[in-house]
Amino acid sequence: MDKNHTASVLIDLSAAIVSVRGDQPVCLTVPDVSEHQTPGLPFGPFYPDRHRTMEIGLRQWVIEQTALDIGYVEQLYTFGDRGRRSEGPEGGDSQNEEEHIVSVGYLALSKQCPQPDQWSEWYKHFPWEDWRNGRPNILNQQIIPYLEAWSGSDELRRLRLQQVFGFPDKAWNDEFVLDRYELMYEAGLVWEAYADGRQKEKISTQNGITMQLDHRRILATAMSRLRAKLKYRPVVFELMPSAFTLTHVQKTTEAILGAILHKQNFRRQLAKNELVEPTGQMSKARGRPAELFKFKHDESQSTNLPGLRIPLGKSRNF
Amino acid sequence: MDKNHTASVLIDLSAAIVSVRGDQPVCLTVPDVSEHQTPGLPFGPFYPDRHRTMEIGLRQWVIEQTALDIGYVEQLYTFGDRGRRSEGPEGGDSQNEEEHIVSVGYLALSKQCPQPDQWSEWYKHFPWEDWRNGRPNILNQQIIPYLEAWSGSDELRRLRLQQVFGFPDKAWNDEFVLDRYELMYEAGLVWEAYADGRQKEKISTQNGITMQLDHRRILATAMSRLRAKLKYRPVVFELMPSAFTLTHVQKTTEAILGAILHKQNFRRQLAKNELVEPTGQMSKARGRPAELFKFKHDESQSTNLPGLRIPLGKSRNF
DNA sequence: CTCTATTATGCTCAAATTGAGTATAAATCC
DNA sequence: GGATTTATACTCAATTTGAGCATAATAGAG
Repeated sequence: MDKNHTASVLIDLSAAIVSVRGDQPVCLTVPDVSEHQTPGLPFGPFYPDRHRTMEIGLRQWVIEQTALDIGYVEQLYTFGDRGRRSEGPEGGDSQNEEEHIVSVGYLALSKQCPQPDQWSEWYKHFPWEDWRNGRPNILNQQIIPYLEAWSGSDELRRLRLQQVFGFPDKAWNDEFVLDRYELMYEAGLVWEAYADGRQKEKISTQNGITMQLDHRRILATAMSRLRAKLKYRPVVFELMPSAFTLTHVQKTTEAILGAILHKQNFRRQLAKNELVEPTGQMSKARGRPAELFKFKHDESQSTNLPGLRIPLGKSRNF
Repeated sequence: MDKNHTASVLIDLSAAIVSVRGDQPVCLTVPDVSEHQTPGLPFGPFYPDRHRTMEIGLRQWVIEQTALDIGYVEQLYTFGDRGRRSEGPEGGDSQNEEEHIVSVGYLALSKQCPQPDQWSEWYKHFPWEDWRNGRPNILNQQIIPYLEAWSGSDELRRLRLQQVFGFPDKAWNDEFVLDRYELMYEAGLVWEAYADGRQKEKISTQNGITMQLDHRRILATAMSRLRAKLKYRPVVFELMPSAFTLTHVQKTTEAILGAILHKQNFRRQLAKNELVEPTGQMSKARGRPAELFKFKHDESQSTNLPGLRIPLGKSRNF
């Protein structure tokens, strides 16, 4: 329409590169150069005349910078500038008008995670998302009371609170990581809201370790997507070594979901979907040795295989 | 890294604006200005200093250009330049290096579709995707024989053919619209492959009406996403008027899925999930009058409501 | 060498969900 | 008034799920 508006932008590709170390899901971060100690996600520019697609561009700088073998890559979302954070109602309009940046977020999965100090644990950034040891204390002690006060008698806010946090009488849904983060942002419960000027006072509690710019939001998007995908596509195996025990698969799944699963039912699904086959070898550890399995459909694109239905059980609210 | 590469791009926002007219899903198209008669999806540039987010930018030019009320909007995928088509292995490298364009694809749903000539029926572009009258002839008569010849003795190709088209002995999966399109593109079975120079000879049959650039690919992405979403989120109601019969909901769902559903089971799901409530009024048409219902959760964001499990039945392969 | 802790694996069983019907009701069209 | 059309109620077997008990195979302690 009108040509007197800038339409030219720079594109950068941000990646939530996820792996599982022990029983903790981790995410590759780069150290902060500025004053604060906040980590950030790795990112790099996209040169359209150098790389045919953005995914190729992404793989390129990930290899160059991290020497990591990322197998699975999936585009998450494209965020259009202005504050580079949540897309809430009011945005900080105090940008300098020089160059606009659009950032394309990616989720990548890696089987290994060398250099432990560069990988940051998910649940340090999102402590309320790990339910493996029961309902996290931070919810009842901090988040819920604050959010309830925030919603007051606003019908819409209460509805969202119920939907997204399951409060007071609905079940917790592990996939709503992004929705919960956004609600907390909106309510001024996370540090980023203060940094963006949406919140007057600095909140007293941390509510998880902050990240640079909107990176925590991208990580939340990645978590949501991965948790959802796990339930209908066999992506767990992108995080497993070539041979593994069934318990190992379960522990990895549980780590990502932040929830404990029923062992026998989990294995029943694995068996029914014929996703793994025995290698013949056995693992040696404490207790009875377990059979070692391998993923049946390596090499070729397993992108649209049926995946394992995860037995989440019934009682998911306390 | 190196600064001697262009990193500046233009962004355009393309939209697959979907509605249902009668029993046909339709998509808003703009007429072709060039020699061919190929329609295209509406698109517009994104001005980062004018619109805070891309979604706002999108809504803006949609309102300006079409005077349509689009309720539901969802980002689909961001395509990075170079040919502006499928992201297959070889891309046409004969681009002029002036200005690069990144296009962000959106899916939008509209309850009405005025000006019938501007709306193009899905299944004219994808005739193999409509199974409501049984398995489409075009599959057995054209597509499958060609694809089988194409795959030859290539194990990987045969595997994909089975995965994506269910040939020879697996079930058809209605969600793999994009995968099927991409496979056909790769095999040179759609006109776009010829236009991109991936295919030497012009194929004899049309295999669905072509669209400009990579627009048919974007539409395929939209169809895949919508078909998938329908099964776990109550998005159908974004396509329904304020009052409707249960059969109307079912017909709309069937139109999008391209499949017939079991009536009683469909209604059972609707009832169980408590998504609709009676208005008290009755519809008048041929046959016994049906009760008119309305969606329970209008106004507020129904984005993450459970949605209706769709009873797709067992025998989905012929 | 036996007991115990630990992990793996096999099997059961009731409850819930799903797929696929049949039967009946209420309107219009001719 | 009967055929046609559409709506709605109800049934029932098969399958899937949630939740559990029982047993097997190892390492380490005493």
